[in-house]
Amino acid sequence: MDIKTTSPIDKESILSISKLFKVISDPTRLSVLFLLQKKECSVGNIAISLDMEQSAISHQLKTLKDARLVKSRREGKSMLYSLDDLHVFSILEQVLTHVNELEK
Amino acid sequence: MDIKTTSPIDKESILSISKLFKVISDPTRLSVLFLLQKKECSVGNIAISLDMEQSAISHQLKTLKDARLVKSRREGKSMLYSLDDLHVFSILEQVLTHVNELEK
DNA sequence: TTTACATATGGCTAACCAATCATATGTTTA
DNA sequence: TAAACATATGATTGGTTAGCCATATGTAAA
Repeated sequence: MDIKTTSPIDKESILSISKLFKVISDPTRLSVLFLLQKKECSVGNIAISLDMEQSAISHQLKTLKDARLVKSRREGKSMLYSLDDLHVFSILEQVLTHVNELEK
Repeated sequence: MDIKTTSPIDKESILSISKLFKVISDPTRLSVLFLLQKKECSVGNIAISLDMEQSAISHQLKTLKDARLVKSRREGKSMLYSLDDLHVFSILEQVLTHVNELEK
């Protein structure tokens, strides 16, 4: 058994983790997640809250949805988005604690 | 108090979290971290284990070091790197679990 | 000190990506 | 149906970055 086969984790898992982190490593997407933690929200409201263009938010929501981090439902003319993965939030909170500790 | 000021988290924290996730969202850097979880390792050995160029590994180690995720010490001609932040690993393990659940 | 070994660094490039703009699609109201 | 509203989508672009190459720096042995 050489050094390569003792690799503690397979490449596939590495790529999966990598993709998830990439999704939540963008400030805009992170802001959206934290916003949705409070309450279900329409695209327009998110855009206003974050002071960004509607299309930019829509693009990022698609990324978040593809990663199964948010879900959406239609209500009249609006699309209401909400968190689809509460587990991610325990991770975010853990990281928030971590970051705060580093900055001491 | 309008909708903007009720933002659940400040921009600075968002950026800090974002930066940390960015660092651990690269497959090579993730691989290095998982490798170092097993044991302290020289730059050359990491390069061989991951089948990559020495300079590429060295660059990524610098990024990891700047983020205080790894530390280094010299031993003769070699530089030995090891984890400097065990907390990150509890996060990584949590995410690994999460990713495995998503793939079911 | 010369040589060989080990790592770090700077310049370069191809690939990736977030935001913008323009516009299409979908929904409700007049 | 037409008009207004809300969101999604496609093309484009500027900025970022991982890896490569060449080379500089640092360390130890001959």
